[in-house]
Amino acid sequence: MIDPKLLREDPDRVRESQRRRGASVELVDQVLAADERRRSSIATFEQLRSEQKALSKQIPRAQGEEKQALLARTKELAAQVKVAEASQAEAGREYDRLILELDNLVEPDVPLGGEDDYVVLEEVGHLRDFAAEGFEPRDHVELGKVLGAIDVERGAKVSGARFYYLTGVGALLEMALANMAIDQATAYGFTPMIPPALVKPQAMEGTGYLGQAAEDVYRLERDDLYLVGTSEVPLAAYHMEEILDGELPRRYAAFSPCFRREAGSYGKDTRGIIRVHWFDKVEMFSFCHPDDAAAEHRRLLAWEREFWDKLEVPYRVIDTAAGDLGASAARKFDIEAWIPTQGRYREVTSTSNCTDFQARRLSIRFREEEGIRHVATLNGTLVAMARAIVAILENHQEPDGGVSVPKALQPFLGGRGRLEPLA
RNA sequence: GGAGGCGUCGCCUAGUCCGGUCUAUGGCGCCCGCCUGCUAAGCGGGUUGAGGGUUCAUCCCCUCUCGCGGGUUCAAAUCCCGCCGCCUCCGCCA
Repeated sequence: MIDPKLLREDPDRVRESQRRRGASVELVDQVLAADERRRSSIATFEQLRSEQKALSKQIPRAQGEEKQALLARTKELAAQVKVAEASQAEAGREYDRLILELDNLVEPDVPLGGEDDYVVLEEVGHLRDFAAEGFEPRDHVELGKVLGAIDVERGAKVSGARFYYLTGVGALLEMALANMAIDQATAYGFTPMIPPALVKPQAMEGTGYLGQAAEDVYRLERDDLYLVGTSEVPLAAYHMEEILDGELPRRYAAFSPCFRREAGSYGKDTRGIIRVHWFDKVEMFSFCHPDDAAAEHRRLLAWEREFWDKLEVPYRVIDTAAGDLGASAARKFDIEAWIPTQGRYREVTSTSNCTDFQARRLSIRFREEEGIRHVATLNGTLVAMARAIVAILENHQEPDGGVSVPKALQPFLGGRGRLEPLA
């Protein structure tokens, strides 16, 4: 949720942000109108209520006719108060509903445009020339078979399309990546976490995933719970309705499963484990001072880059355009790893600065001298297992289908330097 | 899932039976001041959060806030109903 005071005082800034996102500009005026109605109904209610309370206090001391008169008057007032209260509550709900629809304010430097209008900030690493090396690269599905690492057929048999098993070295690879990621995060002072993957509506709503993104979320109707699409959700909600004491930032790194319906992605990435309904991830999350948020965002990106540097996979960093930001994000950087058999870069991490947008919805605050403020929340992927495994297998493959293990990962794989093809 | 107990302003706690003087008691902690070679002690004051009005801002005024949501009543921490959470016991269970 955006700052209601800012909306009131500088609505043009909000309009501009909505425009850059390609979101509704008209919504801004709807919210402002709802705010007017809300405030006037509050004034009406409070005035009546105040009068009622004042008279009501005189009743115990009053006697006889005077008391009867007071009772009659307060009874009448009580009825009016009830009506005023109801209309005040209704105006409040309408205002809340509308203001929650407004997306976060886009940072000024965010590129204009939609999905394809990102700006490439940097390309890192060298693309292998397989032709020069004299062999045709296999894709991760083939490599997964050769290594006994990925079983998509049985995934489909048991759970349906877009499910898979990680087997043998595939399973080991996931755990190694998870440990390497947690290891790095812990070294930088993150608190390791294993959060719940099922959350209440409030947590989902608070992180901004029940808006446009709702179609992509699994819901357990019987229990009114949601399967999280990212551990950003339980991590952000961890401090919901709290006033944080002590130092900021507070940084957490969570290992957790992620579930996505992938609604509307029919036909896209149907082969392999690039786009799946479930994968595991290690995610960084930071609750920080709002004035430090942009700098913290850069730090998260730097930690992501460090991790991917260690995997020795070529990648590029992109600055996502305004039209492609999630509702909560003011700015988003993605790391895209090179996938040789696709001849293009694919998203493997994403870091968003949500400023105080989620913190307002979740009511997460901190104290400073000037008073109480909402924190900023930021999230960033260290490693999403399925896609990381794809990137490692494809980029480090050898002519026989074996895969060399990047040095930094070796200690987490029992020291092995190479994944061997099955006989 | 069943039975019982509990939920008060950071923590502990009074108040709930019997509705109004509760603008919620007291202690601890914390903050400010006084006193004092320093510290401690002592003394005085302050200390939930949200919203609205007013204001350049502060001050101030008002409303809401005793787990959450309804209801009864002129009036609810207090009475009634529903829900949630925690604890104890039973059942089930990795």
